[in-house]
Amino acid sequence: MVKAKTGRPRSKKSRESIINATHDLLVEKGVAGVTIEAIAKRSGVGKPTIYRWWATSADVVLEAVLGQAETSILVPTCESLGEALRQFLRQSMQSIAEGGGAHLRFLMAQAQKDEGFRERFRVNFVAKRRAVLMSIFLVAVENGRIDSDHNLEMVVDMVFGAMWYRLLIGHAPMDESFADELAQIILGVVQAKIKF
Amino acid sequence: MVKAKTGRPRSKKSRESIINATHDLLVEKGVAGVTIEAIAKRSGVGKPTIYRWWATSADVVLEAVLGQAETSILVPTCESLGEALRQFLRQSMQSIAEGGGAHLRFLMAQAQKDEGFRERFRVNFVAKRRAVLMSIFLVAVENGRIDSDHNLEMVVDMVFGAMWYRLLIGHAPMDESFADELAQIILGVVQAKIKF
Amino acid sequence: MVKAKTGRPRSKKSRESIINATHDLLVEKGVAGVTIEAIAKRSGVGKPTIYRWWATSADVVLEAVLGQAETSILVPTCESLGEALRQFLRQSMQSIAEGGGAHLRFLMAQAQKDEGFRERFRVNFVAKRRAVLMSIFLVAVENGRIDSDHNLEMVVDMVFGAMWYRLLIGHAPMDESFADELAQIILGVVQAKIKF
Amino acid sequence: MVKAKTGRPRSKKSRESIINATHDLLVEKGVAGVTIEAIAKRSGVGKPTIYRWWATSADVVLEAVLGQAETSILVPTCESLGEALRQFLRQSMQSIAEGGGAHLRFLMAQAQKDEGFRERFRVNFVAKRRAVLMSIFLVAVENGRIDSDHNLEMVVDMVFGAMWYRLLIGHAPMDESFADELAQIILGVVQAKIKF
DNA sequence: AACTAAACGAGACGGTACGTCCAGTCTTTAA
DNA sequence: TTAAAGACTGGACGTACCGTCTCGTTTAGTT
Repeated sequence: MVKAKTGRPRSKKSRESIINATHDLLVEKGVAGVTIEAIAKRSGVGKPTIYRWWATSADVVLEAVLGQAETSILVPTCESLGEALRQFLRQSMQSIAEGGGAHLRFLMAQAQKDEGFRERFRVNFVAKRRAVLMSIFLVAVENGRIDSDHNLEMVVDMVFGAMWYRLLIGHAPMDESFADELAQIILGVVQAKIKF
Repeated sequence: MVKAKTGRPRSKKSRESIINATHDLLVEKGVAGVTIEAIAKRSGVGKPTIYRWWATSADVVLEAVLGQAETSILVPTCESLGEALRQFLRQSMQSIAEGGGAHLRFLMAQAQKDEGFRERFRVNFVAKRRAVLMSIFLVAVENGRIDSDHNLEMVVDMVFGAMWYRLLIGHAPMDESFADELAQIILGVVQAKIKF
Repeated sequence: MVKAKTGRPRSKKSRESIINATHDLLVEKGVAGVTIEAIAKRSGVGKPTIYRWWATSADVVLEAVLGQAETSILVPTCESLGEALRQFLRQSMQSIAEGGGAHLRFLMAQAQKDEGFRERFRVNFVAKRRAVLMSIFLVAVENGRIDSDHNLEMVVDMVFGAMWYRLLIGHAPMDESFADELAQIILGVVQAKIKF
Repeated sequence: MVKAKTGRPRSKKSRESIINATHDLLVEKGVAGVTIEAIAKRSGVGKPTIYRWWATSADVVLEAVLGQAETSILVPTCESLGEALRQFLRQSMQSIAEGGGAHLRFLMAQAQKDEGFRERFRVNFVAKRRAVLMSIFLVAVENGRIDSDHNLEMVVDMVFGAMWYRLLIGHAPMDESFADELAQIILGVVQAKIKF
């Protein structure tokens, strides 16, 4: 039994203008400039329209980020682990640098204030990104290039941790050389003979 | 030439009750429960008294954390690098687990919304913690236990990054085994013959 | 082209409870007890709702007074000038004595602190009251009972001046005998043969 | 038994600078600009020094006004009642016009908010001014120029009422012609054969 | 000349109210 | 019959003053 499709359909224009307004606000005003009020005003939409479709402003940002990520993030398919790592990290850095990282900083900040969103953020964003990186390692394990008894979860924490830490603290640039050096170190870790 | 000391002196009692109320609110209500209004009400202090001494609620939390850290954080003085690392990380985990987790999560969240506070947070907290860890590595370099041509800044990023990442995302526990494994991997990195 | 009428309409209940709360506060607490904060608390309304419709607390009081005046103040329609005057003044005294005294004293006090409100007070309240009294005189002029070359504006100033002065200073009661004597004197003034 | 006179005597300089600062604030900033905080800052005096000698800011203004009045207000000593009235009213208008009337408007406004001050205002200022005007009438009664059975209190109310009303509402100028016309009408009232 | 006690400036204190922003909900009209 | 949009209640914001307090510092009159 399918739900009866009736009533006024959801406006695609509203959805888009909400997402766009949110993106613009993040870029122009920064993390503190994103409020439901401001999104509604800029997108020319009523606040209830936003609340009908998203639980919090962070969920709007999350959807914006996921929509962009879908088109831009792809699993590297190189034969070499080092090359794949480097490519993945460079790609990550670049996508952050383009949007200024404001999106991700906003998401992480909201995840601290709202337990429910933290869960959604973890499942819909963080976990997917971890899966991509993990798959790179697992391919290498399958190919016998690295041993299977490494604690890969920990390695993944270190990779994403280093990136998030730089992004959130802002004490050092997120550039290609950072990506390359990080890839190099991680490569050393997983290829080490000495297990951990 | 010293500034003339005149006027009613600052009340130590007020300062303490503000810090304590802030701490209690964080522990009881979590990150979203810390507002100037709530701090004032719970500590029995007027709002202007808080604003007189701190720019934002995050600065109150920062002072609370720094005050606690001063007494609890000490540079490990072991002869072994591995032991020092393990001790430092265990200590860090423990202080977070004891209830400091909400404090740090709050600080990091606010640092994203307020550029000015981000700077103060970086200088007064992050930089000091980095310096402690860095000093552990530098002792090892002096003693010839590890080579000096490692990119230690990057290693420090990886250590703190992994910890912050776990704390902020909450996908895995912050326990002793995490501390020990992280210490182990980092030890492998800095002792590796293959430079990076 | 009329503006589209959409969205939730203004709540009559809120408007009324704001007006009533303001009235009650004036009667119970007096002039110093009327604050936006108190009105909001007593009427069970958010402060922004008050600010949305009124610029200051004095404007709320003004609206309360005007609403009451509309129903109670009517132009006397006696054939005799003396009777009309007496009736008008008695009516005015009575409406003040009934509890309106605090309202008017509040309005006059605020008019001194706020130039903008002073203007609104003058146009919306004072001018209308003056017009009523003036119309009484003008009817008498038309009927040939008093000469047209009196400075009636000055006479109006004296009538309202005497009343306001007693109300604001509080050195003597505002009762019927005051109304009657004032009417008597004014009658003598405008009926005098000696012009001024 | 007199209290022992010891300790530092009251500073005349402070008293003067407080009075002056209050006067200046009234003239420059208007009625809304007079606060204890502002007076203290401008006069370079501590707030407690003000509170030690005056109950409210209105009392400071009252003292300033009384001080000025003492030197400027004098009972007219003309033989003619009309001349005395005209002189008194002109003098009053002028003294108001010079100070902008802000002082009196401030006093009247505060008298509405503070019952205690209203009493002090009535006794120390209003009553004295009334006495001056009344004495002018009483001289005329003694000289047989006007009958003694007029309700002179009411006449006094009308004179001061008209002036205060113009000052507080601000609907018409307070100039010499106002003084002269008012004097003329009042003269007619008290010299009328028809008693009231 | 030293003592004493009150007045002084400075400024922090607990508070109240301000006027604003934003959150999230409710109610009406438009599509 | 759902979407859209404006008004709603309500909470926190950061600020201005209030009137009180606690300091260390004058400053005259008394010992």
